[in-house]
Amino acid sequence: MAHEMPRIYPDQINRDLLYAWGAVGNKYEKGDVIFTEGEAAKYYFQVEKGSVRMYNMSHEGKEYTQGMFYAGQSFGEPPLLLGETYPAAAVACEASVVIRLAKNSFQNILEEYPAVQRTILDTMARRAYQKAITARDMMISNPETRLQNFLRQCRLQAGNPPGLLQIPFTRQELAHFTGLRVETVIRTLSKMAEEGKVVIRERKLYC
Amino acid sequence: MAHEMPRIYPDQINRDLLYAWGAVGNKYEKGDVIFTEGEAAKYYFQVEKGSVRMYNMSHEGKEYTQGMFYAGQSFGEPPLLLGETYPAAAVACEASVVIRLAKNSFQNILEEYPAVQRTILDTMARRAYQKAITARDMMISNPETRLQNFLRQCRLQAGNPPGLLQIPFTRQELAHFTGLRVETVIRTLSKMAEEGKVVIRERKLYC
DNA sequence: CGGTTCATTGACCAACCTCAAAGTACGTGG
DNA sequence: CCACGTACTTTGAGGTTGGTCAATGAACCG
Repeated sequence: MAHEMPRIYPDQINRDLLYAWGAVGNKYEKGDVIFTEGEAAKYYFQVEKGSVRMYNMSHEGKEYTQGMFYAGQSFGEPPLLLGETYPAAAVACEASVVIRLAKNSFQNILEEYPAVQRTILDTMARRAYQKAITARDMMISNPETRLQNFLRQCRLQAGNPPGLLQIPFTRQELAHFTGLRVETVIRTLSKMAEEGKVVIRERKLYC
Repeated sequence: MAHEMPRIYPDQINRDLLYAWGAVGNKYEKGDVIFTEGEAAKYYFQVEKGSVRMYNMSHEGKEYTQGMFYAGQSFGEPPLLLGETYPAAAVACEASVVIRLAKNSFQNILEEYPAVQRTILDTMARRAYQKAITARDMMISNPETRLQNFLRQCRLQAGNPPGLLQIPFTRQELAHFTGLRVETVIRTLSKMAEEGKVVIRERKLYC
């Protein structure tokens, strides 16, 4: 599925700089695996085109989406910086192009360009900040609040436009983001629609 | 309560450097508030002595501990770097001393000392990484697995010593860390003790 | 038209939470 | 040393929420 999310951020690291340091762009089809949970981190990744999903899956088949990444955004840096393994898997959500740079070159760029290091620092801070908020919502909130918070994040990601925004996710995808079941998402959204908190028209969700 | 956690990390930023840039050390008694949820971030904080807890509380009184910070560790940087408000409150867990540095000075240090910026970068990466793991555990796991994962984190924090490690938290505190209720923690730990997964002697927990 | 994916609904159930009560440890002050 | 207060732990009974399972309906697409 192609998630229509606007490209509101510039490239995390300038693509020409990446290529100059030996990065290569790889094509992925929908569903292709970029890396798996538990694998050692060896590359810096940056989405050039398309979208990427990071997620966990439990033994019993439960699934949790850690995050979505769109054109210009990088992903998987924390374990790369720390020399750890990936805490989640990454797959392409649609036909995508992802730039890949070897760990050594990435470290060299960070040393060479303090401004880039500062960009990555802010990105990591943003990542930690978002996750703290998500954790708070997940731990102390009911399904309605969890959905509402996720939808708010969606609006922010989309640049908080005036008027109704169509949410580009299926009920199942919303379930994976919020850690709920499809049926719970559906029932909660129906209730919220009745109460005017969201709008459902022809099965499409707006907020 | 004084949490006996070994000081295994050196100061995040050298304290003399902090003082040279105008930082001051503040004393807090047990329970004193350092900052509250929703407040604008204005300072860099680093624990000099004692321990600090960051946590969220819901309207219905549910509580979630985002993290504990001990001597040498900094906290609350993400919103400071991003110009956001605090996503959680911070309180002293015991009589503590916390070094405080104004935001401007902190930014100046980062620009002036790339090595310090790199340290903070690694810390932010570590923070994001830990939170990704925590989120995974919370979303897709049952109480036993959640507790087990938390206890594993405790062991890692303590330097993964050989033999049994006494866990320096009450049942209620474990509940706050894992998002469970006291009673659920107690019942789950009892079951785990029966199965030899943890040891309970005189109400104290070891693993 | 047939197949696939997504959305929806209802009945049922179990895990975890809630509430209430009581037991245990520990420190303090008389 | 004892009495008391406080904080922590434990147990049981019962309730609710959200998950599970099964079936059906709607949209989409080649």
